[in-house]
Amino acid sequence: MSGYDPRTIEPKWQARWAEHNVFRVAQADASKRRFYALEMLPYPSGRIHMGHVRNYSIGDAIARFRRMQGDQVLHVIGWDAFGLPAENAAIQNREEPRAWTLRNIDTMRAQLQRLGVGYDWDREIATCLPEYYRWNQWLFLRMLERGIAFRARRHLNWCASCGTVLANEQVVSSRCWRCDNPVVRREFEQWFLKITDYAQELLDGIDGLSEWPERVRAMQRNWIGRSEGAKVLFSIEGSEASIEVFTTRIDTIHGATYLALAVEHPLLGELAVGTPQEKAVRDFVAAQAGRSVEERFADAAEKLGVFTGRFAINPYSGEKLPIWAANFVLHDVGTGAIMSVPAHDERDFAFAKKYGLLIRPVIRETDGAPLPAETLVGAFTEDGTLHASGSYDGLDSATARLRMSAEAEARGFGTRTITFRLKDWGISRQRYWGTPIPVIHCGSCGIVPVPDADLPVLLPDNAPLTGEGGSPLAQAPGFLETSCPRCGKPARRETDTMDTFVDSCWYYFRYCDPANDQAPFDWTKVSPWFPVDLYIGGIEHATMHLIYTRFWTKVMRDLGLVTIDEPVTSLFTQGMVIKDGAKMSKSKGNVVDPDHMVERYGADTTRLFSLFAAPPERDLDWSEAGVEGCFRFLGRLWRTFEKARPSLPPVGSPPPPSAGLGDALALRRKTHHTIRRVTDDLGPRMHLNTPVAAIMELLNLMTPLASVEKMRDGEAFAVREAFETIARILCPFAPHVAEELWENLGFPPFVATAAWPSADAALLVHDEVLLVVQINGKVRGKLTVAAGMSEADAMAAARSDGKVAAYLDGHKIRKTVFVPDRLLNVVLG
RNA sequence: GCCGGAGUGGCGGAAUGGUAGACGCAGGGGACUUAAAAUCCCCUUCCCGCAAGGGAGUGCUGGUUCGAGUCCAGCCUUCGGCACCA
Repeated sequence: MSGYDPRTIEPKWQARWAEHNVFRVAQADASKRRFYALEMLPYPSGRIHMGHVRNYSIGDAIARFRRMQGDQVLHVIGWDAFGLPAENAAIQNREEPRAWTLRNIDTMRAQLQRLGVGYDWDREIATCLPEYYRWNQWLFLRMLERGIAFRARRHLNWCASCGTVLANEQVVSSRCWRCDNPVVRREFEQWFLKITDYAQELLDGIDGLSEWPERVRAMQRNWIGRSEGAKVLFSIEGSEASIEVFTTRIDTIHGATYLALAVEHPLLGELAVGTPQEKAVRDFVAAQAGRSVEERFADAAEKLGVFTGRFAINPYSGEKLPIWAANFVLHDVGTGAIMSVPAHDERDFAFAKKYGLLIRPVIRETDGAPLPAETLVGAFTEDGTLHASGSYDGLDSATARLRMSAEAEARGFGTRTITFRLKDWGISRQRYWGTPIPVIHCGSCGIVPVPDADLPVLLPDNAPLTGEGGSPLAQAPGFLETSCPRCGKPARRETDTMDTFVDSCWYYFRYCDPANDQAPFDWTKVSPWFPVDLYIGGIEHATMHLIYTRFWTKVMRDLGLVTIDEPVTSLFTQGMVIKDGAKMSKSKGNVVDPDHMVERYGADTTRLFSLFAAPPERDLDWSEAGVEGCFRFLGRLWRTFEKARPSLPPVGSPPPPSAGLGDALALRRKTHHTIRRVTDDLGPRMHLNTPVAAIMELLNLMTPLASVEKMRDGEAFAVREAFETIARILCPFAPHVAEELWENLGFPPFVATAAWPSADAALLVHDEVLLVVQINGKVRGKLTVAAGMSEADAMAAARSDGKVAAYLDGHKIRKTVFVPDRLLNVVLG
């Protein structure tokens, strides 16, 4: 053949890899080091995009590298196949979600195969198939038995456009993560998973995730949002009820001048009854309720409130405090009620000023004097020293917090408490295309779990999908009505389905035992692969999937299904693919279709560019000119090989003596240095752009030698060695051309399973080195000297260099610093 | 406001305390060609200089060091997360 022709090469090797099951892993091999390379599984939306190409190119490069290093590598893909787009497409096109999804999977699988990603296709899974989702149901039932799954009435986020509730993690800036429409808060009875039971462990575990990016760790810490403080009960004058507040600043409690309740606070309705304020309170609550979260956030710039007509008693001082309802108090933060200390909290201060409420300072700067309230222009929010606080006067804030919460506990009106921003995970979705929640509602028995033997609860295929009228499963003939497994009376099935983030919580455990029909997986088969060595995906999952899956792992541990605490050792978050200054997206019209790139330049070029153009963690600017550059490189490689080929010695020829001389030796050294660089970069450094540059350098150096008509035998040997090396070290980046080169060099297939080369230490040392001579830290000379030269000889060499000598002339040498084979720094007095 | 990341040529980026700008793109020049494409070779941080050479230079200001893009302190800009969080 002649000329670089990816259209011929690529399908040929893809077929051979498949035919010989090159990437199949039958079972874990205890004699080998194992490596689990995992990429976040894609949603089968229709076609793959450049973000996928980048994700899988990174993963495949590392997987191929580790495989060639002799590791047993597990590299698998599957499909996150449940979700709303399938249902919406069905409503629009009258095509069943299942058919739509499976068709998309077929399309995208073929696209991945055209990219030559080395997956074990025998382990592929799709989460929408009953053989997978039945285990979602089984796991849910185990959680139900343990109280981790529970049903409760709570305020939740409702997306009217998607027609379903959303978990907190799925609300981004008060909008739906999927459709970007504003969400509203509404009360629902729903299924939850008790992720808050694991809040502290999830937080503590972050410290151990040393191979996760700092920003992901920071995002998870923020998300979990631990805050330490106390709950304090305030009794209500003339009532048996009391109001519980949460505060991190119990040291300021003598400065509390009113209480404020969220408009959703359950006591609010009854408090005002019979007072002159009753109507005002009712109007205020009505005006605030039912607004979108975004609107409430916007209005809250202006603080609004209304007095309830009732008073609470400060348990420390016995003081009467007016109880208000206020828009800035959030129902789902703390207890939904606060003690307001205007002198020491900016929000309380603003509210007090607006409504003429009392402001009483009780903390002063430790070195300062108490300030009169009238002179304050804002709150003093730092810690300090207490005054006007009865027996606590003179204590510093931190000590006061300890002693005052001890008093609260002793007297029974408060407890030290830790609260978390993290809320329980609401998993009910009022949609069709998800896992049916396996419970039955019985008029006599209440909530009854579906017996394991009856799993899976199959998703009916005849549900009417109109996007209207609530849960489609309630309208599916034959689904809703059933009988109670406990008492046998007529009963109704749960019609909500599970959040699709449930599916992705444990799919990568299933990859290790994909056909198991007795259990989600058998840990004895799975454990050799865990924890996952390297998990690659986008940053957008930092506080969604990556928190959920950590939680799920801990739950499975507590269920006795696994013996690990954390599922992923090393996390890698790739950057976005950018075009013309914006993330590629259909709506912006700046999408580059991977298939077009593969048709035009080939999979190798497309992959090579996506790795070469930017470090993998940074955003990548897609540039057609840059793609051309990578294509030219592969073309140049092939042309150079074709030209050199007739002169190359056969496979396995020993180096002739002349291979140790002149250009041949120089090329051999470059080859071995390149091996070392590429090996280091693909290792823990995870630098994927620089090894490509190193291979380009090697080719650039060898091109003139390889282009000589009649090569001498030493050079021919060195050139052959360079090509053999390139075939191997290029394999992680451009696997098809690497295979073709390998075969044409006379080796049996496959370079994909060939051994990674090792650098010959003897060829990493030079007999001449470039010694940089500095005067006072500035470079003044560059001398080529014999390797291993002593400091004295180096100094002599430097003196005999005319330029350096001129700088030294007439100056006293105060000091010299010598780094052998690198640098001589002469410090003048 | 709190937490975290990032600032290097015209551009993407390289440099694991020791020659700043590897590699690629873009640009300029040349070879080959009747011509073009493709390919190959050379130049390409900025300023002064015909050149030899010199000076400046990695967001800013300091510090540590013989030596700092790299380490430390304080800022600035920018991106991301959290946020009336009690």
